[in-house]
Amino acid sequence: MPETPTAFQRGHDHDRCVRHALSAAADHCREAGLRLTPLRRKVLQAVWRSHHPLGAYEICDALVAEGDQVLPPTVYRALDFLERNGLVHRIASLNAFIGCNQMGRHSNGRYLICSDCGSVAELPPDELLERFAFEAGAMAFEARSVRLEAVGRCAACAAGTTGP
Amino acid sequence: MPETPTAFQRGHDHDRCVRHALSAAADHCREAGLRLTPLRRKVLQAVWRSHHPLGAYEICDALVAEGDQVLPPTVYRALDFLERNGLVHRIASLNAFIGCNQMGRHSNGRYLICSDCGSVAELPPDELLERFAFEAGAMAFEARSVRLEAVGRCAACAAGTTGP
DNA sequence: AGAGAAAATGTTATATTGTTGCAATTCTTT
DNA sequence: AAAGAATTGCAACAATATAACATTTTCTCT
Ligand SMILES: [Zn+2]
Ligand SMILES: [Zn+2]
Ligand SMILES: [Zn+2]
Ligand SMILES: [Zn+2]
Repeated sequence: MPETPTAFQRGHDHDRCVRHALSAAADHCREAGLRLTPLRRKVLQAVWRSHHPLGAYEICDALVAEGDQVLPPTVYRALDFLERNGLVHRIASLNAFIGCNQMGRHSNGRYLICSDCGSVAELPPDELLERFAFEAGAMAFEARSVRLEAVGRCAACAAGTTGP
Repeated sequence: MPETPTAFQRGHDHDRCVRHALSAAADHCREAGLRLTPLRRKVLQAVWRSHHPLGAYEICDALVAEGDQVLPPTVYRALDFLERNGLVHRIASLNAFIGCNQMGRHSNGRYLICSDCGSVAELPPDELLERFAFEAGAMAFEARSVRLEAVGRCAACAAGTTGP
């Protein structure tokens, strides 16, 4: 069974992809006793709809464009909730957020960040990350999250099919 | 031969550690034909002296405290130079900079970030990172840098010998 | 040495990102 | 319904980073 890709990929039905993510998030929250309020849902939807990681102020703009009056603290609080509960990731080097496709295995992740077009692909965690957490433990470091970020050029940009 | 630790470690002669880093940086720049100007040297020294990753504005303050009048753009430009040339790393999740102890193998690295005390230890790159870069290449992603950031609790904090 | 080009730094203003604190509202529980 | 907890609205503000342009220093070539 193929992974749901986090980053936008050409030629797929992204509306369907977003709907799937939102319904999975709703399921996850119901099971975990979390409140996916309308605001949080809208923020999550804005993040998923985007083809790039979205900054907090871009999320503001997106919601305002839909007629909601939201200010930064509101968005940051919703993002806090979503990140704490593994529904989005913050890509620190971009000051931006991306939908998470690995709900429940939130703490570890691997990301391919294209410095040309800004797209980010999330790969599933693998045993290397877990092994690293174990090795860190041997050095008396208790790792809560292990994240690997590769910065470079994505296939589309290398092929010249995307503007910078 | 033991690695020079990036993060502060109890009970070592940190002045000596800083002097070593600065002289290694000077050597590196001389060999590479780079200009380690007085300003850049002072910024690098401020970063190395600190026991935590240092923010750009903290660096400003440190230099001002020594009698230099420096403003943010000046510091950011010096940091740009130092980072481009592998003398410091930016820890994106902390908006802060740390001296690099892996000059020349700058692009890949592994970091242990303590969320209690803010200390960061840099571990040397290993085959895990190279293997990941290779796998990314198989997916047509050209990785220029691969960095692993583990967030958790360091040994000192776990032992309760450090305040938060 | 001296002129011109390039690199580095100084300075002012501004842009971007993120937070604090408190009031108002909504949801949950008793 | 009443009390308490969680969420949201709102205004001001703090922290981080950059743009644009002037000035100085350094390098290069004659
Ligand atoms: Zn999609
Ligand atoms: Zn790209
Ligand atoms: Zn030291
Ligand atoms: Zn610590």
